[in-house]
Amino acid sequence: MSRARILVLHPALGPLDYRVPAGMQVAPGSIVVVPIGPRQYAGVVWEPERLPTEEIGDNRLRNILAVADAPPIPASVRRLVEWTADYYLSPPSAVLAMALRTSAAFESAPTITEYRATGQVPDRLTPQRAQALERIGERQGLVKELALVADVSDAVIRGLVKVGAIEPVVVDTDSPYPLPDPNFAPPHLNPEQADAASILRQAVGAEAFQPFLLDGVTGSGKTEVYFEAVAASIAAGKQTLVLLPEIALTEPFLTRFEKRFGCDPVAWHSGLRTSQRRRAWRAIASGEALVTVGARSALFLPYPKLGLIVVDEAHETSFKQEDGVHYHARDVAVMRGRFEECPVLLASATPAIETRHQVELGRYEELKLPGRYGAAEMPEIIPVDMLQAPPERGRWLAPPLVKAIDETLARGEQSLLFLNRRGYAPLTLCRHCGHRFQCPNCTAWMVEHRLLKRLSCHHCGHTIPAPSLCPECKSEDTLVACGPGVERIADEVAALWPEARTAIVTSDTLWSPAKAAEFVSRMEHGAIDIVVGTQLVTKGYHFPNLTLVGVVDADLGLDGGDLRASERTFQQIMQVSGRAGRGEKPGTVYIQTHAPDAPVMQALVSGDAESFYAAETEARRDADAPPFGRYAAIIVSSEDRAAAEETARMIGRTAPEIGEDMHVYGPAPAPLAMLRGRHRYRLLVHARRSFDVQQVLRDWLGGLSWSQKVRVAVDVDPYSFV
DNA sequence: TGAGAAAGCGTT
DNA sequence: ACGCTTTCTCAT
Repeated sequence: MSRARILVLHPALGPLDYRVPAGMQVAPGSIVVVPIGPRQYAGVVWEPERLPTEEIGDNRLRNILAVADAPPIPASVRRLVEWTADYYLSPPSAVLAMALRTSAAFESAPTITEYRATGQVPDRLTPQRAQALERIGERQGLVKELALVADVSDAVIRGLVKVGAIEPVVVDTDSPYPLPDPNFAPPHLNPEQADAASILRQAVGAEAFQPFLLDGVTGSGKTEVYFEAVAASIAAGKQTLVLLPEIALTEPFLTRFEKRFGCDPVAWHSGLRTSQRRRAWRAIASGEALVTVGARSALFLPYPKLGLIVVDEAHETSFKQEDGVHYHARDVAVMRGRFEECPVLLASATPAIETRHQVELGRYEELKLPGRYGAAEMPEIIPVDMLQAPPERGRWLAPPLVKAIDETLARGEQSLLFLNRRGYAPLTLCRHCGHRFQCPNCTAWMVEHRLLKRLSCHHCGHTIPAPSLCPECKSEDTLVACGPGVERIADEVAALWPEARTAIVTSDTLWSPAKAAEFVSRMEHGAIDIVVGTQLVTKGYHFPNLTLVGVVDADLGLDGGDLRASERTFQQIMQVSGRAGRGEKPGTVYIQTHAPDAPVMQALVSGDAESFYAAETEARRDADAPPFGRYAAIIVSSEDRAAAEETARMIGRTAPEIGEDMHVYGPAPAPLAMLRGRHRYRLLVHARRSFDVQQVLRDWLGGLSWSQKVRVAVDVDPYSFV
């Protein structure tokens, strides 16, 4: 009797064994449907030795119900699922769910039945039948369509089907994706670009694992270079995956891709509709989709012949998933390349310290593009000391920046003001009684959105209409907005330059690809003079007439004591600076700061990225921080505050005594002490690089139990410390 | 003693 | 996760 181990897509269960009924063919990777209690679940047949489970007698096995009409999950993906589950301490089923995140995986292909002539002449050839067969000829279509073409009734066609003169044909309703043409519009590369492209083409041809860092300033033409690797992969008939940090970047990417390869790639992101998702999944799993561009969730899809992985803007921290499986898409992409035996390319103008370290160790090969492409030069960066030259009372733009915008407007060029804060003001308080509007579900202020006339919590989405009186002391006209958001900066711009055409660019205003495309078009046609935006405008866009960038509050990312605060501030300001002066005209960047002497600001102004990175790296080494040491966070949460605290204390009490290799700190209330109605406590584990912290965590937490209203999540290599 | 809530259990 | 069963608690 034949049994199979199945990794079932069930959030609480491990692998389970089932009976393979007589006549059913399954092998590791097969996608199957199995019963659990009264319900049915999808699952994947796995190698039993790789997923140990409690042995169950033959008599207790239930039958596999069906094998899905879809290609099996390749061995490389199965190894990736195992590695990810192991490294990030997650249930393998939760990782597998990311590979099968569509009903297409276990439904048969969506089909319709069309009809065509067989060439057989019926015994009884009536005039209608003769007319029908003659007019239909080679045509194929639904009964109704054929009847229309032949100018006969449906019954005549159905009669012809019955006698075998016309036969049914099952047709896939998903139209195939167009094939990108590697020779559609090859670019003109400068010598440095050509060198890098040739190395990458060779690596694609070698069909072996090799990680690269493609490193060059903003505007140096990294995309053109990696497109040459993509072209080589297409020409070899292999699949390519391009990962982007957020959906907002997809639109400009699609435009550039279309210009180079003559058609759109397959897009994969959370915004896809069910039918689009199913079509994309089937094209990817069958190998038909040669190039896929997507957000991090595209990483686990079952490409059967992956030849190249590109991670664009590889330094972006949004590649770290913050809920569910806490994986870092950049790191998992490298592991996938290892299992697929293909090159992995990380592209960034401001690589993460972790990535630079891998280059120093010789594990990643660095390809450097030295300057900007064509005539464009790097912008000049000018610090504005907010203590020396403060803005007028109640304003946020300091005189030097105001003057620079004046001049830019006078020249007919465009300006960009960057502030990484949505809405009008981050805090509203009552000047009479001091009441502050706080989210009932989170330890966070309600952010005023004046355009929408409401206050919203940016953590849980809780929204209330804009209040007119204080809920505490009932006084009217005593509510004041504290601090700036982009809407407030836009107000100030409107007051200073009433004739200027402005646009606010945030996830609130650019929530769809169509909106993004419209913004790009208005910028390119010069219909906007001043853009006020959040980090959404820091990347990917290329506006030749944009020559001035103002960073409204360069210190914003520095508070909070995050270990990557300086690095992130540097990257973000370098990226937004990269929007300035991308064409013939030179760009200028003003950064408003209260700490012009801070190492980050000095590095930005001098343009000396190397010594900044060197100093940051040394500081990390001293603190045994990543990449020299590692962290893992344990987050304990519950709607019941006491239960969360008690469980966190219990976990803290049972922490293993390891010595020098590993320390446990906490528990302490998390900085975001309440989130979405759940109270949160944190423990932080700090370990030496070489220490197997996952094994210790597995043994430690695996031996404990807690009430089921308490959730314990482990975040390996955390990026968020709230 | 029973209703209703809370906690526990099993899924192959 | 989810449904089902057992245990607990409190008030009659």
